[in-house]
Amino acid sequence: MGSNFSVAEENYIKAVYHLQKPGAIVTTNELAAELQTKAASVTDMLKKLKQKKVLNYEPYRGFNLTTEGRKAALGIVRKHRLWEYFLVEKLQFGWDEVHEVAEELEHITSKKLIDKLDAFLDFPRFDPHGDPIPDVNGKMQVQHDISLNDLPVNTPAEVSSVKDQSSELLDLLKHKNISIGSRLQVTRKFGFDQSIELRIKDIAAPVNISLQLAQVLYVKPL
Amino acid sequence: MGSNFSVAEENYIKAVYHLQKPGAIVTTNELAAELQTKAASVTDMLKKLKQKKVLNYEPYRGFNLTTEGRKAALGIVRKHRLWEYFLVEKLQFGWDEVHEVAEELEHITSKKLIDKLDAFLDFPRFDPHGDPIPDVNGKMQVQHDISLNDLPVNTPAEVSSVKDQSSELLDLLKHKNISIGSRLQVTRKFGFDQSIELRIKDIAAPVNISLQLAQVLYVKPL
DNA sequence: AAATAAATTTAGACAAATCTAAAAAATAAT
DNA sequence: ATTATTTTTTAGATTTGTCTAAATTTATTT
Ligand SMILES: [Mn+2]
Ligand SMILES: [Mn+2]
Ligand SMILES: [Mn+2]
Ligand SMILES: [Mn+2]
Repeated sequence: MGSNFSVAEENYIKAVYHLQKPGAIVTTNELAAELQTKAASVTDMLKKLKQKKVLNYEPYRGFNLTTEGRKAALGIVRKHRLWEYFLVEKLQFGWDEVHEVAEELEHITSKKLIDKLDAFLDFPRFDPHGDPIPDVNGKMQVQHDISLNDLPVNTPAEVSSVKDQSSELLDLLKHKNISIGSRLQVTRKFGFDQSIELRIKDIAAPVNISLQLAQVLYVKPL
Repeated sequence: MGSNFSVAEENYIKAVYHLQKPGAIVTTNELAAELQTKAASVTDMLKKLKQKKVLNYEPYRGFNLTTEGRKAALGIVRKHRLWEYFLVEKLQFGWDEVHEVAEELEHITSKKLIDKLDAFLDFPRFDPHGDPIPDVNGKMQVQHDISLNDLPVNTPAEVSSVKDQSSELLDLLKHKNISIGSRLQVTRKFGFDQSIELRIKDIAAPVNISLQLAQVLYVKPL
């Protein structure tokens, strides 16, 4: 009954969770790429995880998580994101630095630890990148955010998440005075380079956003 | 140059550090007992750690840490005790619950994490059991505390550490209103069972301490 | 429908960390 | 000084997770 997975198994479970889209199936090569390992290694692990009833898997047919597997994945994601929140909010890390550390912290086994950490942090619902944090039952807020690219002109919206965690992106956003929670509105869209001009609430000067930037900036229309 | 040890190696290094007394040597069986493993496994690891220049080791002759090894050990002890402090002071764990969790957390590799945690905790110098926390350079306060058994009658002293981390001990200490930092003074010693009567500062009623309790309660004469 | 290419699995090997049982060395006892 | 006991090391296996190279299956072209 008690889930008892190794670090390697947990990393596989989480990776499948992140790759899998509703209805669809994950492939061996996709998973190998995600985990920076070889397809043969993935196949070995798939057999083990199938045995442990974490995966639905038929050779050559692809795979996805069972209900058990998704539960396990949500537990790992919960830990990962709570630790990221802790690192940024309490230890003053930048959000470009926390992923690697959380990649290790997410494997600490104590359930009591993570629930007490959750309480200490006052039950945050989103991590520093705007991704939702599963609660103690695995429930999390559904994100209906869209790429800034898809936000219509003159629609007030709030920056809700970033799909890239590089320090280069953080650097650019800082320079443009944009962070998660910023209110903004697209004022113009330029067909030539698909760049965007927008106005940020309480800031006079208009801001220019490249296609590349708009692609990774997600917003929630208000 | 950067130390790069596996979890197993780190556990061995720390165990040798804890077993080793100045000048003396540690034996294979002692280490096997400490780590709850077999002597054969210890020998295997000793050879590896000697190769990595962590240990001075000659077959059949015992071993102890090199300067490099002690430096590594202090780094692990620092992490272990800082995490214990965090768990008790920030997450409201009891000091009987933290050791196991810290046993995992001490292996998280980020140096930045531990230094930021140190700052967040305001650079504590002692962990919840009264053991000194090495600073960023491995320096720590020397403890000149003695067993309550060895405290002379009528000598004011302060409880400084406990040599046992069981919940049974914590339970007993709570019941007797004793915690780390308590001021006390031995009023009588009884030869029959080597029990001790003492008075705690600001508490009227005298308290009786068994031999077993006095052995694990350490105090610093004021 | 073959032939070719791509994806996946299998076979066999390896490193890390552990174990049991046997051999060897060091200590202690006669 | 032998003999017996204890401690330590070696030999050989095992588990976990990984890899390369070869075989197999599936998908895509011709
Ligand atoms: Mn991880
Ligand atoms: Mn995140
Ligand atoms: Mn440990
Ligand atoms: Mn401690």
